[in-house]
Amino acid sequence: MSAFILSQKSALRKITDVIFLKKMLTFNNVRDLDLSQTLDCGQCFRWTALPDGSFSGVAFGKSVSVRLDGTVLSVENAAENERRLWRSYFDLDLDYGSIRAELSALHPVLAEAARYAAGIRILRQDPFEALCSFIISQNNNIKRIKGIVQRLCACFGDRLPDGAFAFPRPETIAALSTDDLSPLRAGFRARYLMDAARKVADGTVNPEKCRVCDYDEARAELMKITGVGVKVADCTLLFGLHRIEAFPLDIWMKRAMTTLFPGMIPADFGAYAGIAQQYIFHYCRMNPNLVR
DNA sequence: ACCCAGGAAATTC
DNA sequence: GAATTTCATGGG
Repeated sequence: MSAFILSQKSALRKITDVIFLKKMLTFNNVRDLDLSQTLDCGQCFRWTALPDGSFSGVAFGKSVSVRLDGTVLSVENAAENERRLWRSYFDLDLDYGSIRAELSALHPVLAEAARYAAGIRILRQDPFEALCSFIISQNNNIKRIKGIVQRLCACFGDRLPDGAFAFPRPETIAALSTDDLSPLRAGFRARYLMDAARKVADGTVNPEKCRVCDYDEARAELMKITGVGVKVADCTLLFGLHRIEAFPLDIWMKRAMTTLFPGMIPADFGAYAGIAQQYIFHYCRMNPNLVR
């Protein structure tokens, strides 16, 4: 019954979109995607759910809203020349269905987590945004991380035509003083953010290099930054540089490893360990009784 | 008042 | 070198 109402609303929206010539990109035959799971699973911090099930947010300086009707993904307010960008952002060229099957064969609990979190995809975010987001994440909770990131963008990001804000460029932050960051209420992380911005801006740290070099080398590159340890480096590599072999071990994952996967190590999860990690992380966070 | 949050640096032993 | 403490801030 609700399927009928949904299709009515969807049809009406298409008509109004045409009448008002709304800029919109659509991607057909999109599988293995759940926007809520993907955009609200703690890998990104700039999307907000709207009452109609769509999400609005900013990525790479583009403010859009996205919705999924069946297997049709729409990106509203996106121009045709952004097709490659959004296809890449949502990682639409990777076959998550077969990866999920492959991972599920490794361990029965992983199979259960993968089934539960089947709509998660690893986004290809901007590396500097991912770096800053996960610096902010340390000893912090997801709700407050979002608040600090939001204030960071509102204070120092470029204003976009619709009033939203881009994520600040490293040069912009690097030109400030640490005291200028006090409105963020980021606490001890402010000087870490400053060090990251300065080292990226002046080339001391080159995130792009981390796309191709050996994993340990990529980690070491990011860990030149004060406030970036193994875990923040792993998250930056996974969510900002799409190194999907990364397996970040935060407090949740450490508990999950001891209680659900005793005797296993990150390397046991193979080339797609990062995807397994997100399945497990989301599964545990939604079912905290499993690891406590 | 106390504890915890997608940790890492600083200090101590 | 390994274990413990400290670092801001906000919510439960």
